[in-house]
Amino acid sequence: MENITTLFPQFEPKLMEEIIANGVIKTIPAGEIMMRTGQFIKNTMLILEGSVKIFREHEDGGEFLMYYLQPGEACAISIICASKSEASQVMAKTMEETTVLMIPLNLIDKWMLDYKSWYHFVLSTYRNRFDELLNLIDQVAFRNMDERLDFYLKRHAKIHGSNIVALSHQQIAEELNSSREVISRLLKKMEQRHMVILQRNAIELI
Amino acid sequence: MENITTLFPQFEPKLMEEIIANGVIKTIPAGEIMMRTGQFIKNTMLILEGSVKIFREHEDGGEFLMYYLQPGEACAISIICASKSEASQVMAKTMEETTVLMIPLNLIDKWMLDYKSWYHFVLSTYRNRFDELLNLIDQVAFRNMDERLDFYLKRHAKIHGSNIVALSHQQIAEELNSSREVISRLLKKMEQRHMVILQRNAIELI
DNA sequence: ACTCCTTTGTAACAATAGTCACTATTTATT
DNA sequence: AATAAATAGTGACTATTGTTACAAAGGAGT
Repeated sequence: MENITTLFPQFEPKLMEEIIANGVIKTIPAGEIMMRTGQFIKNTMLILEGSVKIFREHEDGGEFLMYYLQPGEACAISIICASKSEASQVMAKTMEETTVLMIPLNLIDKWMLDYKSWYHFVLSTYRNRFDELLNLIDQVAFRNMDERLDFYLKRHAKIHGSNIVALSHQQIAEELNSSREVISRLLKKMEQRHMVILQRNAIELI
Repeated sequence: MENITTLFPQFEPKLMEEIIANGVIKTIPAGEIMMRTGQFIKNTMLILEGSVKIFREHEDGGEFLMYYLQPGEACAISIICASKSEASQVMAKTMEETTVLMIPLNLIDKWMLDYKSWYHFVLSTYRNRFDELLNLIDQVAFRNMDERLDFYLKRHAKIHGSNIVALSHQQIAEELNSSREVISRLLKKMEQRHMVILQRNAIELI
C-alpha cells in the first residue's frame, strides 16, 4: 500500500486510512475493456500502475480515443457518471497490465465534504480532463488527418516514454476513427519526409 | 434582484445575500465579445438574461462554436480558469442583449466551502458542460458536415424557441468552421428534401 | 430610379479522406 | 514445410469538403 502514498502524496493521512479500509485493489490484464459504454458504474477507479485509454463510442461501431489515464490519475467521467447515477458515457481499455484502486461511489461524494485533499483532487481531475477535451476539440475541429496523426503518435510516445509506437496501422486508424489505408498512406508520406521510420507493428519517431 | 431568486431557486438565503452584496450586474449589448481567448479572468459570470455563445478559437483566425449559455447557467470554463488563475481558453459572445452577474473569483472557491448549494451548483455546472463537450466530440469525430449542420440548426432553434434561424450562411459557416459555399450547398439540398425553407438571412425548419 | 453592399446561387476545380481490390510480407499455426 | 492469418503497400475510384470565380437577387441609402 505504500505505493498509494507515493502516487497520491497530497492525500491527508485520515483519507489514506479510509482509502485503505474501503478501496479494493484489482489488477486487469493488458488490452481488456475495463468499462463499457452504457454500463452502470459502481466505483471510481484510481490508477495505481499501468495505463488506460478512454474512448468515445459511436452507434455504428466506431470508436474514438479521447485521452489516457496514468498512475496517480482518476477517470473524471466515472466520477461524473457516478454523481449523476448515470450509465458510463465512455469506454475504458487497458493498454498494459493495469492495477486500479476501486472506490465505492457513495464515498466519492462523502469524502468531498470530509477531506479537503479529496475535494481538491476531484476538482483538479475535472479541470484537467476539461482541458484535455478542449485540446481534443481543437484537433478534430481545426486539423487535418495528417496533423492529427502526428499529434497522436507524439502523445503515444510521450505516454510510453519511448519514441517507438508499437501499434499496427489498423489500431491507429480505429482510434482516430479513420481507415487503415488512409493511415498507411499518411505514414508513408511521413517516412518520405524523414519524420518516422516504419517497421512491422511499430513506428519509430525521429 | 428578485430575478435572481427565480433563476437560482436552489441557492440558500445566506448565499443570496452574499451574491447581492458582492455581485455586480452588467448588461452587454447583442453581438459583443464578453471575453476573449487569452484574456485574464477576474470574475465568473452567471447569466441572468439573454444568451451567450462559447467559442474555441484557432490561431489562424477560425472559430468554433462549443455551446450556449442561458439564464440560470454559468460558464464552467471561466470557473476553471479562475481556479487555475489561467487565461481564458475560450471566447464568449452575446447573441442578444445579455445581463450577467459578475462574481469576483476569490469568492468562487470560498463559497464552495461555505455554501452547499453553491458547491452543488458549481459541480453540476462542470458536469453539464462535460456532457456537452462529449456530444460535441461525437459531432466532429463521427458526423459529416450535413449532419452537423442539421444538429446546429436544431440546437439554435431550440435555444431560441423558434423554428426560424435568423442567421446568414456566412455566420453559420464560421461557427461550424466551414465555408459559406459549403453551407449554401448543403442548405440547398436540405431545401430540396423539404427539411427547410430558405429565406434571406433566415432558415425556417420544417 | 440608381448605386452600393450584403447575401445567396452555382459551376468548375482542387484537396482531403474513405473505399475497393489486389499484392506482397511477415508471423503464427498445423 | 505448408498453410493460414495478420500486416502493410498501392493504385484506382468515389465522396466529401474546401476554393475560386462569377452571377444574380435583395435591401439600404441617396
